[in-house]
Formats: sequence, structure tokens, C-alpha cells
Amino acid sequence: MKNTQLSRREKEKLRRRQEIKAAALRLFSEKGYHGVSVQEIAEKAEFAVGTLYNFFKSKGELYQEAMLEQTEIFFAEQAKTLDEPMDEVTKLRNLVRAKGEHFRENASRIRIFQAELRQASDSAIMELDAQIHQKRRQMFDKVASVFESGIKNGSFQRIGDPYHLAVILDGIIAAFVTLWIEEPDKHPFPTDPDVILNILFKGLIED
Amino acid sequence: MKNTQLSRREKEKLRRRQEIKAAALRLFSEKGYHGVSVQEIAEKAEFAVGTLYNFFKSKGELYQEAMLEQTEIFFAEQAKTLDEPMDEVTKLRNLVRAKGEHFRENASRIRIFQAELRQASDSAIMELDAQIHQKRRQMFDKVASVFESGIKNGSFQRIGDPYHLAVILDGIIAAFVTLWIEEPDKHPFPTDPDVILNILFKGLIED
DNA sequence: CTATTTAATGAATTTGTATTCATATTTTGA
DNA sequence: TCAAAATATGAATACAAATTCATTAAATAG
Repeated sequence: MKNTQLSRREKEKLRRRQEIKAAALRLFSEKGYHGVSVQEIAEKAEFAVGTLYNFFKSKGELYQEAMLEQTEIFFAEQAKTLDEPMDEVTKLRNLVRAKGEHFRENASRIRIFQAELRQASDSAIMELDAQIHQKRRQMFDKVASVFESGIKNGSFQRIGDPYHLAVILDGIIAAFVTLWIEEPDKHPFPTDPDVILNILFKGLIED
Repeated sequence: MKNTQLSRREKEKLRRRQEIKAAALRLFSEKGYHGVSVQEIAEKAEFAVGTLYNFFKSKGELYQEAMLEQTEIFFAEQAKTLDEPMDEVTKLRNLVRAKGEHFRENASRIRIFQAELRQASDSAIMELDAQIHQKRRQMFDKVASVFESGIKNGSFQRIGDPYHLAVILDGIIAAFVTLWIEEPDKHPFPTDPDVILNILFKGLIED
């Protein structure tokens, strides 16, 4: 799979292309698509603006290539953990571990997969983000206290920290919403709340 | 809490302000912040561009107000379900139900809480989005087959559809990542995968 | 060493859109 | 009915980039 039939010149060209992509990736990850100008990328990559356009058709294409490459690495790392011949529990543990490692190693780049607006330069929008997150935290506290009291009075097992449980319930619901938004017919949002809650209520292992 | 001490004129003014906000909300929800021009909002609201600026300092402020109002309604609906004097399981069920109803009623508006880029008009970026989602689905299939085989050979209980379980595991991890990104010191991403997996492995109710 | 091809440059151009403001219109109160 | 105050208007302005391209520089070949 090595590029052996590439001339010296072509390899050089490819290397510079990669350099530009790397500079772009770092900036996009920090400030989001709209927060970065082509000028800025050119400076970071130590090329002139025009040069970037010798390598990429447009800013959009550069963004696409940079992000897709990153995504491919991310998924490849995960897939590898599932291809080992292991029992299911081990596979899941390795998967979660691999994801965790990737996140820790690429902390700054992860943000980009969060909402693009979070990185806005506009002050009103940054304020909005802060306000929404405050509301979310308040909500998490409220939900956490439900788990807390359930654990205290013996209705619930202590399978995790109550605040974590609140955040997790939110994450599970968000996952269902994502499914539903992408393919509303194939994955309608469940009417019965227990379809979602049973994930928490019932244990996957033993009973 | 009613605005009784407002003059006829002031009430009118407020109503028009709300109308603009409503038009803006609909457009922002469909096409994202960068995908909508002030022109467009003005047309939808049936005012001239200049008029919007009599009501809002800037596009950013309009966005902020429109989105925040929506968010407040969203969280208020949820909070209400937790304030009723019910047992914990019922509270959680009502919470999930309330969220589901909100999502179904506001389908188009939900997208805005997903990544902003998804609504991009740039074709390269739309393509990127499609490519990432294809990769995600492939990954979900792989993970689902781990759950599937675990269920088949009796290692796992069938607490939900295997594909759902895969998506949910992803959602749980994403929830932890969000926590960690917001407050890295307070909520580090767990080193031990079982902190995450026990949510699935162990049941909240009975054992 | 020179000619020719290939690549890099960045100022100038184009584009898109947020914001302003002089003018027109409507509302209010006398 | 009319003048003053309040609002609405949208063409003009300002600005921030993305993209282009004529020019310059570097690399390669003869």
C-alpha cells in the first residue's frame, strides 16, 4: 500500500498537501469552520493563500478532507478492537478504552464534533452557549436528585454516580433522537418510555 | 406575571418583536445560523431589514434570544414532570415522555441542537456529513453484532434491540465526553471502561 | 548555462451579507 | 385637521472573507 511508483516530486507534493491539511485541521478544531479564514490557514501552513488553491479547490474541500481523514482514523482505531477474537465483554471494554484514549489524545480536536457554534467568535452566541449549558446543568442536578432519592429509598441500585446517571440518561435520549432525525421511518422515537429506560433499569448481564 | 402595566403601544411593540423572533427561530432551526441572512428573516417576518434593527442590536442577539427562549420552554417542560409528587420510576418515565413529545412536536427545530454544519449549504460539507454518517452506521453495525452474538450465546440479556444498544453505548460515551470537555478537572473521562459499561451491564432496578 | 516547465505568491477582484441612516410613513395628541 | 413624535423602510455603505490570476521564483532538463 506504499506509494512506491510516485516520483520524488509527486511525493513532495503530497507531503505539502498533508502539511496544509494538518494546519487546517488544527485550526478548524479550535475555532470551527466559520471561525477560520483561508488567510489564517495559509499563515499557519507557511504558504501563500494562492498556494492553498493549487492543492484544494476550495475552503470547503479542505475542510472536508481534513475532517474526513481524522474521522477515518477514529473509526479504524475502534474497529480494530472489535476484530480481535475476544469474548463480547472484553470487546466492549476494549472499544470503550480505545475511544477514551483517542479522546484524551485529541482533546482539542474533539470539540469540532460538538456543535460548531460553541466556537463562535460572536459574543452574543458565546453567551447563548453559556446560558444553555447553565440550564442543562440545572436540569442534570434535578434529574440526579431523582436518582439519588431512588437509591436512598432502595428503589434503585447504585450502578453509578447519580449525576452521571442523569447525564447518561440525557445521552441515551440524544442517541435515540439522532437515530430518529436521520431515519424517521426506520427509527421512530419510542412512544413507550420504557424502551429507553429499560436500558438503565435492566442489567445486560445476569438478572 | 402578566404585562398589565404596558400601554397599548408597548404591547404592540412586544408582539412584533415576538413575531420577528418566531420567524427567525423557524429559519435558524432549518438552516442554521450561518445559513440564514437577515434579509431572509426580514422577508419571512414581513418587515424591512432596517426594522429588525429597531428591535434587535444584531443578528447574533436575535439568534441568542430566539434560541434561548426555545431552550427555556424545553427545560421548563421537563422540570415540571419532576416537580410532581411521584415515585422515582414514574418521574423518569414522565421525563422521557415529555422529552419525546417535545421532540415530535418540534422535529424541525431539533436539528439546531445537532451540529450546525449539518445544515450547511456548501456541497463539500454536506458530502462530509454524509460520509461521516456512513462511517458511523458501519461502526454501529459492527458493535451491534457484538451485542447480537453476546445475546445469542447467553452472555447478555436481551434488554433492547442490538442496534439500539450500539447507538446507546455511543450516546453514553458522548455524554461522558461532553461532561469532560466542559469541566475536564471535575469530570475526567473514566480510565476504567466499566464505569461506563456498568450502566449497561448492571440493572438499576433489582439485581 | 539557458530554456522550459512547474509551482508559489499576494495584491486585486469578487462575493455575500451585516449594518446604517436619510427619507417616507404612520400614529398620537392637541 | 395638523404638527410632532415614533416607526418603518430599503438603498447605500461597510466590511470580511473567498477566490483569482498576472507576476515572480524555483526546479528540471537539454
